[in-house]
Amino acid sequence: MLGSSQAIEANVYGGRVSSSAVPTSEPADRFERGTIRRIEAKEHVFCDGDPRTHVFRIEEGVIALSKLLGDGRRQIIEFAYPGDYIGLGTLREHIFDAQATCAAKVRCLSAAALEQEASRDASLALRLYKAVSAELAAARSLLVSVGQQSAMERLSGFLLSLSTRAPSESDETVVKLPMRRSDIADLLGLTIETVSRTITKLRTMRVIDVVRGTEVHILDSERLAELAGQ
Amino acid sequence: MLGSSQAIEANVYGGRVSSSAVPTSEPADRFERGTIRRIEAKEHVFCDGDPRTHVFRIEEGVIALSKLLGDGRRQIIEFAYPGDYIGLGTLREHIFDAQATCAAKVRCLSAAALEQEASRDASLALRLYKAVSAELAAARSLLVSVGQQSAMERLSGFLLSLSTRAPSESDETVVKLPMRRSDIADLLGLTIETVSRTITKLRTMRVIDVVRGTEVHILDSERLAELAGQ
DNA sequence: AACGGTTTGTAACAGTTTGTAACGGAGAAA
DNA sequence: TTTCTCCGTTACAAACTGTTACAAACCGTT
Repeated sequence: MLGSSQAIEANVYGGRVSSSAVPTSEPADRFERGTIRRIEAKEHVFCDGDPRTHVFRIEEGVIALSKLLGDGRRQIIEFAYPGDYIGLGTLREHIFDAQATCAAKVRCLSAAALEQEASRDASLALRLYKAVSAELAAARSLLVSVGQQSAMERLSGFLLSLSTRAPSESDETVVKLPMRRSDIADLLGLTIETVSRTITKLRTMRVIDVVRGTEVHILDSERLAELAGQ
Repeated sequence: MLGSSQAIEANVYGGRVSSSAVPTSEPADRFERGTIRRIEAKEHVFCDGDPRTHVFRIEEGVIALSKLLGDGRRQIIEFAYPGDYIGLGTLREHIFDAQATCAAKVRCLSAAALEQEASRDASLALRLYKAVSAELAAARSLLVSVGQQSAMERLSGFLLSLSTRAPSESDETVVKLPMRRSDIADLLGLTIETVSRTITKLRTMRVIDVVRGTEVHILDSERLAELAGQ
């Protein structure tokens, strides 16, 4: 995203349409050359309260940004997909956990160097501005869903947003869920059981089909869009 | 906020701690000199879908940023208070409504001029970056509340956030609510009735007192903080 | 192949929140 | 003053979601 000057489309449910598919036209600057770090499923990239030393770009897998409440409740703020950046912002410390939902790879960039460079380079600063603006739009979209929509609307919208990310081939789109039910529940402000019930309902309505729990076949994307609230 | 280089404190429930109290140390640049526009209660500053021609700084009153769903449901994204900016971002068109909850004044700044200047001036671009980062933090905080907290927790937290904004004098903080119950409900993802019932409960618990519907006296801020989930 | 642990699915029940409606007060308009 | 409207409060029933419990499926390991 930072590497592209394309218009950035905000997207519901935490993600953004990744620009990783669009080869960056700019010369690879120093911020494209950080070291790669492998992250196992459920491993943390950083924790709430950690000093914000690095910004990370997702290279592979999915990272969940989340806030943990004292009594164990958890809200996932967004899922970061390949091409997305996490750890942007101006605070000294992270205020969220960043945890891989599945095996992942991230590129580590020095936050201090990034900001120092941005204070001299207006175009880099503007890229930061645009990146955070896109995150803001995504967070607000999710807020609208969680604040106003029913469980069915939220889940339908979430599946739709995943399907736009996946390579939509033939009439029947297949989405591989790269996270657990509990992650989806914590993103949408629901419980695992409600997520499970709603998926079952979508299946009995023949809107989707689920194979081995993680492979969602979208049989009627039009109906799914209606259920998501247009 | 843009006018200050101070650290920006993110705040739950849509607002930010305004920097308007801190006199800007920088020379008044062109973006501090837009024309002032008076807004009546319930009047729109801009609407969802309008071309994004201006950025506005709140001078007086409160502006509610909100998204209207097809069937009338509404989610308020944030309340903007004096010193805050609305209309930032990189999209061509607004994707939210901006409506005054009470009589207000805003300063109008050309979006095109702002962005053109930012593409040359790294420090301005960084200020935009920081401003949007603060909005992002606020949006995420609200998301956590709406996604995970009970009606009582959300309302207590909202009242607390208002009290930190108000001049906290003696032992008994007084908060003047600059918006209607429906605005609070739409911010917190509740109904008017639930807001009303919860306020009544807080009153019978002698945590707050309400005078003429709009004046909230916080009698036991410690208890209120507990109810808000610490 | 068998085994534990994790994850998911299903069901009954409880609880909070909502929807609907009625009532009352404050303020504006006549 | 009277009337009207808007807003806030309260009550009751209903709906959705959460809670709890348990069974089934899946996974990696032994």
